[in-house]
Amino acid sequence: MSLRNDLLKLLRENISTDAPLTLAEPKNLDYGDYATNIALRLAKTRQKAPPVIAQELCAALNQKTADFVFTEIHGFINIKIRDACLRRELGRITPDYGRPAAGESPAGQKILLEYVSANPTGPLHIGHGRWAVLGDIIARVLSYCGQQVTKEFYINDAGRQINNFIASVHAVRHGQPPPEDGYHGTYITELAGLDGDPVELMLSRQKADLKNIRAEFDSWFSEKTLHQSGAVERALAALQKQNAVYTRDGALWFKSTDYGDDKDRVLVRSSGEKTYFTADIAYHQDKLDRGFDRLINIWGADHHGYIPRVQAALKALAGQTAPLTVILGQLVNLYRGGEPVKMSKRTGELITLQEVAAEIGVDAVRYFLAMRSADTALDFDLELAKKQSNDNPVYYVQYAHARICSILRQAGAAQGEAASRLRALTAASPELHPAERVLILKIIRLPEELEAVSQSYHIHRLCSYAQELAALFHNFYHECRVISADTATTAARLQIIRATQTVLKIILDLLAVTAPEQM
RNA sequence: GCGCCUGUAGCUCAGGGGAUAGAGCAUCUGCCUUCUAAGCAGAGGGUCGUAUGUUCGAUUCAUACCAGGCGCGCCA
Repeated sequence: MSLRNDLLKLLRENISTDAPLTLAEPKNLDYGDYATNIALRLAKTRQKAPPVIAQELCAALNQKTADFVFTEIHGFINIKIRDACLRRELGRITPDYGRPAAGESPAGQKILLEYVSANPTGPLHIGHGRWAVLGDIIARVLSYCGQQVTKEFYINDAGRQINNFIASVHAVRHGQPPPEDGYHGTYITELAGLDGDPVELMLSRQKADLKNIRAEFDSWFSEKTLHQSGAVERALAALQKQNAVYTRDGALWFKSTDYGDDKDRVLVRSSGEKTYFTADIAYHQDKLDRGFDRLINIWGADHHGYIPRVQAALKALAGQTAPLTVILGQLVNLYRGGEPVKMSKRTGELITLQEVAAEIGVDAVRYFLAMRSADTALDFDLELAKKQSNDNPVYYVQYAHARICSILRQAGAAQGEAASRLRALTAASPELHPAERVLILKIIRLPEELEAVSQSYHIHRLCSYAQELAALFHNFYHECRVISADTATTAARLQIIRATQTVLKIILDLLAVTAPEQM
């Protein structure tokens, strides 16, 4: 439960309205810590001027609580949180801050989150890295917020491209060039030099690369097994049972237009081969059979046209309430010194995720990929990333954490500190310094921030939040000396920086970026 | 042609029905005998793509248009 929610509850209980009650964060701190425009919205129905309504509401609300001060300005109700209330909230900040308390929320949903799912025909590149980081962080946030998340990688180890890939490696192993339309990268030569199934070799390399950037999966699901187990046949039969297929031009079609798609789709080619789509239907059926409440797929924007047909298949198989959400991410364009780098497995000219991570560091790669909205195409310039790694915001955030650790080290033995804190809490708390105030206000917004991220999947907000928090801390650091002869102030400020440290650590852990104790 | 994403400071991008639109980089100016200067403070820099509409109020929502990216296979 966040302070914001407490406030909303108070407003709802004391203002009768059908209009949505919203809380904004005022741009100007003189106005207050929160603001609501409800009086402006009520003006019409209540036939009164907004300032009059607002003043009446403020008077009533101020009677109800000692935690907030309500004042009317220009028809808005501005809300200031009292220092005592802020200090009390600070006392609640633990390494679990923002997690739903036991019994506070209904049992977590079982969620299957599928992402990356690259073809095992080549090394992962920076684009895969974006999905890996996006999915990994979403999983961490959802888990933190009480959901049961399974992270799954779908291995596309069936189909033409696999045969082509194996043929390419085999050709090199026999001293011949790969087929014209085969795979040509230097990694093909490397694989040819190793013993064993090229697909297995490639897959284990992908697993290692993902592990290296701290994006590990719970489950690796093989497409091939869907064919072997008969699951694909069963999916076809299920669609047939729904009367959702027909034959035309020697092929078997799914009537996906009956379920919202813009054209029908081939399930079995006239050659008798099943399409990728058919296996994918079986795959999604399997996900449902495993008892997940919600399915989330992360796909590159180049696959967006594929969404309606998968949704159509799920509707046909599972009814109208297909529980699938697809998160689309725009693509990553790789540059080196302003020149675009083609990422083609066929030509073999490619820069791998592993190489990028080695060049600029895992923390920086993760942060770089996480900090931009997934809705925006990302231009990733290797030269720039290397040059900027010293200016990378990730270090700014980490530096704040390290600085706090340093102060805490110097604050001395834990016992002495605990004793002085006790004294501080029993003494009358001094009025908060403006720099302390804005820092605490930012700290206590963690729960609402996490809630927003878990609902929108906009993980870049975590980075914005972390940077804002770090900035407010750095400002506080210059404005307010923590360790001084004044034991009460020292103890109160140690509590503030501990809370800052805790929240920074929570965010960095969710981003899976290290939180160094010194830099 | 149809669909999805994007258009905000010189550059890279946040934000978002409300009050004076923000950050980083770059440029300029101050701040280390005191808890880490990978830091802080300040200055300059904006028709929020264009036009209509909804609204007390639009940069935010809706529609159309313009520009860029991606997609529209019996490929995966």
